[in-house]
Amino acid sequence: MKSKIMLVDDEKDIVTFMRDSLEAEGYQILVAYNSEEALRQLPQQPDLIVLDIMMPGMDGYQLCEEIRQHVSCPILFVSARNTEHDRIKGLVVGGDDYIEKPFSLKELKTRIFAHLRREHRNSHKAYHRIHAKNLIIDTLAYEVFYQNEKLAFTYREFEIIKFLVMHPNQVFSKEQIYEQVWGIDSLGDSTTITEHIKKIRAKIQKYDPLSTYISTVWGVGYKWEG
Amino acid sequence: MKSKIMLVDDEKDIVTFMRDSLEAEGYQILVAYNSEEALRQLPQQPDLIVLDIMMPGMDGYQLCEEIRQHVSCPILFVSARNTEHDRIKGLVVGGDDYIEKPFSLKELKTRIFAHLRREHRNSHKAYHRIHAKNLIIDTLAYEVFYQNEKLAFTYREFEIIKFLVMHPNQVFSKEQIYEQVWGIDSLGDSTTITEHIKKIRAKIQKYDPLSTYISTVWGVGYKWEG
DNA sequence: ACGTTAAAAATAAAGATATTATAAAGAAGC
DNA sequence: GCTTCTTTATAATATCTTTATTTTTAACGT
Repeated sequence: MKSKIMLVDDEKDIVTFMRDSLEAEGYQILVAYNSEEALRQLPQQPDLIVLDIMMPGMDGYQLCEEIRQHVSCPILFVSARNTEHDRIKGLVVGGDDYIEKPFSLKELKTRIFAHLRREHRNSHKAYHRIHAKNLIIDTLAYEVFYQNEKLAFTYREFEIIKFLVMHPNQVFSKEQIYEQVWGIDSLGDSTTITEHIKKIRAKIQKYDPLSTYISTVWGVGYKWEG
Repeated sequence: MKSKIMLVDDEKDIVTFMRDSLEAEGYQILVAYNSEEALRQLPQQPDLIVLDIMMPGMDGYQLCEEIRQHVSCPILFVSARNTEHDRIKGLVVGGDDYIEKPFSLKELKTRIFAHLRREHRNSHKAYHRIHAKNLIIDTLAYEVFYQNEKLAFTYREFEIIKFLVMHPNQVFSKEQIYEQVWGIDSLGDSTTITEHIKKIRAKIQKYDPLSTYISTVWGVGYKWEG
């Protein structure tokens, strides 16, 4: 979905300049030429706000404090005033970043992108999921799904799958797998790997009998088919 | 609760300088003098990371990319290299901010504060009341409801529920739960977690005998079913 | 090409180990 | 004195490892 960005600046040229280039990036743009307009448009719930500090009437700092009463999206200050004090004040009133004027378009875009990415990360947090053929491996929930069915793996089995899946198409010896999953200091027989691989294959095959997920490379080890 | 900040810089003087002043602010500090140390300490789940770019071995950019595989907390770059290109690269690899060296302590503190505030805003975004299957958990009022009936939980029990509920579908070891609920410095037996989990389950089961709310992942820990 | 051989891997099942659940008593806090 | 928390001991159970056996594979010589 398109992210919504609100631009607030009394200099129309600069607004136009920013809007054109951000629209070209695929963002949806809301424009306000002063603080009052900005507040009126808040209910449209922008995903990010770019704020000039020096504006007639309510200035950017005040506006920012006001906005923060209602909305928690990232706020980027843009200003020609760029002493340390200005930057700090911007952050204190609830801003998230401070870009000096004149700024390069590239830097503006990158910072906007970085902030939106962060928001996105936060909203999708805790879902570290790896897709592999018809399987989905959730490394935080310790779950593996085939379509919508949950496959039950034990701790060791899951750790082996996780390790292999994270390095697809790469062959690992039993010893390497053992070291990765059990830890360097523990010593044990490598046939236990064989056994676990067997169990894993059996469980997957029950749901997906046609594909091969873990293939054995004779004399070398095992690899995950990516 | 104290926020945990990890400082990564090969210049020990600078690290000490930052640590002292941040500890004075009440933050808990983790220190790493190179990227490898930083990665080793990642499991301690810092709330924010300050990263020098120029370090021997793996540099800050690479480290940042590596960290992003695992953790989504804010990452602040600190560097003497401060061309526009450097700043942009920092953001591209997954960073959230870029502070030029030499920096003022005040600006560092302010930026750290601003980022942590943002995280805080995100995590508490209007979710005082969390719905989970047939339960409603009010994290501010310390109350849990099933339909209209209030379930009575003790302090520790509630804190455990609250922590798990706020990270649904994510498995936590007993040690992790202990650390989150009791605090890092307190030491105790992890079997006490087992006992509390049992009590919690029993109380919930009394009202809702069919659903499973807390499931155990053998050899790993417990998780809240979301 | 074919069969032989030795090494490697797959299988099956029993034994050993480790983790979690339970119950109850003791300690700590209010 | 009552509730809550922690510890201890025990029971139940899931998982892991080992062993023995069979099957597969690649290499070799004929």
